[in-house]
Amino acid sequence: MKLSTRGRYGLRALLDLAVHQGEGMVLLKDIARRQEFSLPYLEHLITPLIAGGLVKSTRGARGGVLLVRPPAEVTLTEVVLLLEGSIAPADCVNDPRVCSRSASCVTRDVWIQIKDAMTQVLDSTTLQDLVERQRQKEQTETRMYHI
Amino acid sequence: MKLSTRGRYGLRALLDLAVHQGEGMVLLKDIARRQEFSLPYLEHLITPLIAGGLVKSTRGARGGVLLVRPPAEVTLTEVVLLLEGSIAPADCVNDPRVCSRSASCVTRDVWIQIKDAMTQVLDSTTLQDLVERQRQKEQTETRMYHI
DNA sequence: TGAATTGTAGACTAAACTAGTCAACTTGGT
DNA sequence: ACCAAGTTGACTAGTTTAGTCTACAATTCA
Repeated sequence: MKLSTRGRYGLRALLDLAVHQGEGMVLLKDIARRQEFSLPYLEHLITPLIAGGLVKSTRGARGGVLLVRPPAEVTLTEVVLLLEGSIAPADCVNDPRVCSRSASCVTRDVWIQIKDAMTQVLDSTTLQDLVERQRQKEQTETRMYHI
Repeated sequence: MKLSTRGRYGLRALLDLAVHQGEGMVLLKDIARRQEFSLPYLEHLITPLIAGGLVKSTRGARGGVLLVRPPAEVTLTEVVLLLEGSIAPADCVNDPRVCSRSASCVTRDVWIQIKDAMTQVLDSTTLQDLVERQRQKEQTETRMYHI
């Protein structure tokens, strides 16, 4: 029941971008440095987010990437969907035809419940929520450090 | 965000066993036939359930498998935990030490929320619930067939 | 114009994991 | 003794993952 690293790292990359939103173009190189990904790998992570219309990229000198919408308007459901392809724990949840037993299968009903529970968490959280939580954590840590 | 087939098939196998509880020893061969698994594969599915104390097995002629506890006392959390090893969508959820950023990582907090949401669904469902849902579905289907 | 900078695309690969199969074995009943 | 069951673990083909590498395209700016 694991996310791929694409999902985990991709969300971190997008969050990094959201945190630095408003500072003009953000360089993939800088995201890679801060998050400790290799640049080539980050390029793969960001590709589906660009294709999905969440991120706008500009090539060339003074280029970089930007969030298309404000972080408050981006739910994690969208992000995870683009990065992972699907939120379902089993293929039969999205397409009953993959298994001939789908119609009468009660374990499938459980997987549907699981998916709904996950979707509810992801739907009710935006990138902006994460940005705020992160700023709060940073503040708390700084205060702790001073004590 | 997928379960392995071990998780999906294993739960189906255990549910099959629960449905046939009370008919004496259940043969792996019969579960395999009804669920359309190969017998050798089913043996691998059932092994962690035996090791986890959910299933009791007896070898030899007149042998077979049995549920140790009544289905109403077996939650799906237990089952999925034995089959999948963990419910966490990322390793850092169970062991923060796998990533140096765990303490300050807000994406980790999201994965924890996801895990909790899933656990709640699984904790509140027992094998008995599934048995009843299945009997109800079978009844409905039979009635549909007659109309 | 052309060199430097930045993102894009896709081929490629090593390693790990999955979903199995198979064969040899142990145990219990008759 | 023999047969019927479950047990164990080696083995394997195929897929997925987590990347790297190379060549390229677009943009800026001297």
